[in-house]
Amino acid sequence: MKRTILVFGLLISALLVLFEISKRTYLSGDTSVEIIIAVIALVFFFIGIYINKKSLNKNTLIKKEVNHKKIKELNISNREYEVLCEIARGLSNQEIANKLFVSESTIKTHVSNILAKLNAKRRTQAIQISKELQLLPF
Amino acid sequence: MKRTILVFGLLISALLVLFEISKRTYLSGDTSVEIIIAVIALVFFFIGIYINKKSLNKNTLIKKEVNHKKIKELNISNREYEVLCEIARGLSNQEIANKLFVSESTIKTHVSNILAKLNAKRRTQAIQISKELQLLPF
DNA sequence: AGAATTTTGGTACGTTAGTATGATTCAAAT
DNA sequence: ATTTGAATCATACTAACGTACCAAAATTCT
Repeated sequence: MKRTILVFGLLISALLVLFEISKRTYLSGDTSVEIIIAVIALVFFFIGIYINKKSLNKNTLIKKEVNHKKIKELNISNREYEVLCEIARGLSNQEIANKLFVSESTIKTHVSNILAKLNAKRRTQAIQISKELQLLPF
Repeated sequence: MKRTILVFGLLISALLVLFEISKRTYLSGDTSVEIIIAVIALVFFFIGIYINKKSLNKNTLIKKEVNHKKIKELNISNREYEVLCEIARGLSNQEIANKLFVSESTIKTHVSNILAKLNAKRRTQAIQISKELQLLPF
């Protein structure tokens, strides 16, 4: 937090200095307006990129978009998708069964089908694959 | 792709127009340099944010920053961290063992330690937890 | 050099995950 | 009405995972 304030302070100071320099340079007639404007534009362009990156890094609460087309393409049913999400949340088959009010056998069947459809050998691989295909909302 | 080109074309045209306007406005003496520069700066600032957002959305190959402090806090050793990454990539213990040229027993020991340190009951839960704590570079 | 830590590996045991197969129910489509 | 697909559940078996406990090298720190 304190570092953030420091960085912003330095940034603003640097910009003010830059403004002053550009104004004087312009008044002395050495450079054209275009170049000054270009410099300003570039600087702010990168500031925009930087700030955006920082804010995106910190807010991990970005709801990622789910690739519904892919889910249908892979013939993953509604129930199977629910189970897939719980797998990705790190639950065991028994825990998923409790959460969805069905037996563990049912979950096992679903898991088997999911693995086959995702072409995965393990549930951890299924997680990795479904993240890659953006099947999960997190 | 085509849309990208179109958007960029329009953007550049708009900017050129903006430059012209600002130059004429300045020459006519109505506004001060400061205001023009401020407008330019703001515009490019938001362009930076926009472009960055777009590129981040499409390129899922964003290298996320790893929370090294947390890793040390949890007393996770170098080797354990390597194993953790492979777990998150969906590999089995045997596959990790092959990849790191050690026996499966060794990997099992590492995995057990990792689970204890992350306070996880399963490897899938370990994946979820380490993503939450931003321990992984992906 | 000596101590502490990491990395490595093993055995033995228990738990969880995954496969194969078959069967029932139910709703929606033909 | 019959077929189709999804969801449910069971049994039996195999494979993978995880724990506990121990111990020897290899590294790093002091």
